[in-house]
Amino acid sequence: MKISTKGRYALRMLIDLAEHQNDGFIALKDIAARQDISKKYLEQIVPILNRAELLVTNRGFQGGYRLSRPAEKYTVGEILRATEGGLSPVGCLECTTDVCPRALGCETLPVWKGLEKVINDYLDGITLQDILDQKTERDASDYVI
Amino acid sequence: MKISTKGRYALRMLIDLAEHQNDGFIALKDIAARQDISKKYLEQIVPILNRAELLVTNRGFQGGYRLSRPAEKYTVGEILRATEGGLSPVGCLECTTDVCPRALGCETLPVWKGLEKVINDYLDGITLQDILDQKTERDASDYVI
DNA sequence: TATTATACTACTAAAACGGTAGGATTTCAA
DNA sequence: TTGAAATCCTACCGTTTTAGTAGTATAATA
Repeated sequence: MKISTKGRYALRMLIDLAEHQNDGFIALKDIAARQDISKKYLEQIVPILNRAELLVTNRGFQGGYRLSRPAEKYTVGEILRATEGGLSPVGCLECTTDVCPRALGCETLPVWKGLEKVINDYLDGITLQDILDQKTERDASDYVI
Repeated sequence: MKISTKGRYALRMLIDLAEHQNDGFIALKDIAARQDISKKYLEQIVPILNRAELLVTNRGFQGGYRLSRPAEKYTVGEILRATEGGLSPVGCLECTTDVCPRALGCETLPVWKGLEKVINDYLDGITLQDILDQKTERDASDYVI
């Protein structure tokens, strides 16, 4: 029941980009240095974010990345769903071709459905801008509802 | 971000025991047959539940297991925390000896703290008895808050 | 055309997952 | 007292996922 480094690093990368929204294209090596993440590994995460149209790329000299929209238009939920490949707590909830044969009478399914909902609702309620704002106001007592 | 079979099977085993609360000790082979789970694998899950004092064991002839308390005294949260080894969405939140050096200025930590809270709050709000009750009333629209 | 950057693909060590296998131990009934 | 029924314990094992590293190709520009 863990968020992998892929999702965590992606979130940190996008926060980093949000903090440098007005600095043009940001090179991956700068993000990697600031966030202390392997640049090579970030290179693998970028295509996922690109496919989800979460960032804009500029190749070649003085290239790099920037956000494709303002920071308040990104939710943590969509970032994590893209990088983690969904946020369902159990496989049964993903729309795959093979449905669980026990699903019909399954007593635990409603538990997982509800859990999926609270997770998504919570993460969709936080934007990149919220995270930036919280950084400034130091006495903000987290995101605990 | 998945609950493993260990947690899911443990929950199903305890639900099964809850459904047979008044039938004395229930042999593992019966649970395994009803739930269609490998008995050998369940044998590995049982010690975890025993350490957490979630069930009572009777060894030898006509032995088996039963719940150690009434079904309404079990929350899904405590069952999953025991079997999954905690429900933190990131390692940083677990009280280990080595604390993340980035923790102090970490912008994502409050997100994970909040996520951990909504997950635990939700799962601690559901008891085994709730699950039994929901089985009876067929029109109950899940546990969605 | 040299330099700086991203893009793509392959590889890999280590850990976690999801079990299986086999024997030891306990209990009780016949 | 012995044998059957049950849990207990520990080792093993194939597969998948995780968390990267490495190397080369491609693009842009000064």
